[in-house]
Parts: sequence; C-alpha cells; structure tokens
Amino acid sequence: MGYRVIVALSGGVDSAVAALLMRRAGHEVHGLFMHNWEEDEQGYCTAAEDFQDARRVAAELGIPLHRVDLSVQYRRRVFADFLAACRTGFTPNPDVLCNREIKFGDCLRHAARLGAQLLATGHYARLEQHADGPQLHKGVDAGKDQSYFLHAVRRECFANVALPLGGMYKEEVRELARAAGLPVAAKPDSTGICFIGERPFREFLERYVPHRPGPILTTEGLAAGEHIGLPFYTLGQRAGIGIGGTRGGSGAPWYVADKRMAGNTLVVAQGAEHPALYSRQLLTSEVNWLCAPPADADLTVRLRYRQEDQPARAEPRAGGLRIRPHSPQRAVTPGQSAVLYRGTRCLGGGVIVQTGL
RNA sequence: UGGGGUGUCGCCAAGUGGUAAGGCAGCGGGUUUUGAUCCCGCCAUCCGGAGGUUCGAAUCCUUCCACCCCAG
Repeated sequence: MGYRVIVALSGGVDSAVAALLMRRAGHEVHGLFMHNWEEDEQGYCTAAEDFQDARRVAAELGIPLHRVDLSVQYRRRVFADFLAACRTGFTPNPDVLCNREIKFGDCLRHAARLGAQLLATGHYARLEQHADGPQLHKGVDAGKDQSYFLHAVRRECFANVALPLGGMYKEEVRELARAAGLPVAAKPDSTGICFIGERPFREFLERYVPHRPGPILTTEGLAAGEHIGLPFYTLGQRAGIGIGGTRGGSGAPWYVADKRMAGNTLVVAQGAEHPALYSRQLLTSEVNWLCAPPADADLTVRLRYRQEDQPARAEPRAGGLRIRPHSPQRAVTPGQSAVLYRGTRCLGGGVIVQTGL
C-alpha cells in the first residue's frame, strides 16, 4: 500500500483524473472538495453543481469524499487583498494568491489533519522532489501550463505535493477520463476567476467598488470621453472603452495605456502597437523563490498568463527585483505577476508594482 | 433672415444617376483557471424633412429644417 493521498477534487475532469492516477499508483486516495465562495443569488455560482460532480467522481472511483469550507479564509486572505489592489488601480490575479493561501495553504493543512502524507491536485505543472527541495516545472502541455499560477506557493509547501497531470496533454487526460467512465469526462474546462466564475467581470466588481467617473485622455492629451472608474479597466484592454471614430484619426482601435490615479484619468493610445503600450522595465514586489535565489540574470520572464515568457535580465533591488526584458513588452500591468523561468523550471516570481520606459 | 459651407449607422467615413464600402464603438460566439489581448460572426430597405425630375437618385431640381463659417 502506498501513501494516503488527498486529492483536491473540484468537480472537473482534471482533478478527477488526478485522483484516478493516484489510485492506480496504488495509493489510498481520498477526495477533498473545497468550498471557497459563498453562494450568491445571481445564478452564476456553480459550486453546488461542482460538488455534485465531485461526489459522482468519488463514487465512481470508490473513494471517500471530504469537504472543507474555506470561504472565510478565502475572503480574508484572498478576496480582501484582491479588492484592495483593485482600488489602487492594480489588476490583481486572485488565482495566484488563492493557490498560495488556500489550495496550498489551508487546504494542505486540512489534508494533513485528515492524515494524508500527500496532497495531489489537477494542475498542469510538474513537480520534482529533489534532495535540495522541490522543483516546479512547466506542464508538458504548453497550451495548458499552469506553473504561472503556482509560482507564489511557498516552496516548503510543495514538499508533500504531487501534480500527476504535469506530464500529460489535455487530450490524454480527457481520454483517460472517458476510458475510465468518469462522469465528468466531457465537462467543459472552467475559465474565469475561480470565485467569480464566468460572469462579466465588470458587473461583479460593481458590487464592491463604486463607479467614479473621470476623463479619458489620449496620449496626445486630447479629451476622448469619460470612464466609469479606473478599477474597471486594465492596461492593454481594448473592448469596453467606448471610443468610436475621431476626426482625422487613423481608424485603429484604442487601448488602455495608463491609469493615472492622481488625476483619476484613463489614458488611451490608438493602435495595438502604440509605443505607449510598451514597457522596457518593471519593478516587482518581494519575490517568492522556488529555488536558491539565482546570482546571475540569465532567465526568462512571463508577465501575464498565457503569454510567452521573454528573455530578460533581473537584478535585486530593495523589496524585490528590477526586470529588464530584452525587448519592450506590451501591456505590462501592475498587480499581475512577473514569473521567472530558466528553461522549463519555474524559479519563482513577484507582483509587478511599477513599470517604466 | 447678406454671403459661403455642411448634413450618410452611436462615432469617424466612402459613395456625385443604377439601386448604401470600410474602420471604430456595440452585441453575440470561439480561445483562456486573472478583467484582457487575439480570432469568428452580427450590426443603416436606408442616406436631415417634404415634394419633384427619371425606367431608376444618397447622388439632379425645389423647398423647409439643423449646424458651422465669414461678414455683421
């Protein structure tokens, strides 16, 4: 008999297959369903359905299913942060924090209380246990790689974690699920911020952040309209600005180039390649290292999920790193994470706090 | 109330007798475990209003209306 392994079952295919694989590896597998967000009346929250799916999966696999309510912790340590960041004009990535605080924080501790030697999840990333500690690597399926979301997890928290899908492609995972008769084999991939779900982001945020209209200016300083409040926009964004054609304009679409909190001003640039949309360097907050902090600067950096990582130089500075990508990067956004890689290995990362030419 | 100009989809903007381009915005969908980016689709039976000429007009004529400019 192997270990007692707790698999975080979300009700989706990935975690179901993760459980399947751990059981096949001979472990004693238990499922654990996390409840992180209070139901609301809007009908967007699918937690109830997801729990039912998790139950069906557990039943099919013949494993016990536990359930833990972490919604208070989520609200205190993830959502509060998220809102605070939004209010300062940042574009936070709550899923990064959720992995650090909830999934590989409270959930991990809860798994230990349930007697597990190992926690497994359905993330597409590879975890290797070495003598000098765990190493996080990109998932083999480049299209699904989720190492970006995991970079902020404390390194020691990976010591007793397994990510069985890291070496697989999504199609293989679905195929395994089908072959094993798992009831969620054809369930669509979930997208969207986990607690918000698929609902329109703006509509969600409006419940917590009041509108505060202000001017929209072009990079030339011309008035271009009115925005509803800086927190409702993100850098590089095109849709939702509401600017039509202008006399003598190029006819190209407009993008958010800057959010000036001081003057409550949204600055927009015309054309997807406008120089005002590019940054040559950025500063990060304190970095969470998943390796011994590297002395040299030969690495690549990913500045937004699903963006290709870029060669860059990184040097320490007070409170974090100064990162200079070899080529200017588009829509580098405070609040998003700068995640460092060397080859397939994820070295860690920090939150972008400032960008500059 | 003298002269000149303009009036085409929410915004720009083609079209000057042959039966409404395009872009932007918007909407819908696809991709996606971050709000994007990107991709696909939809989007004026009607051209400021009313008459008239013509087989046929947004395009010609008449007139009215609105706005702009120059003179005043």
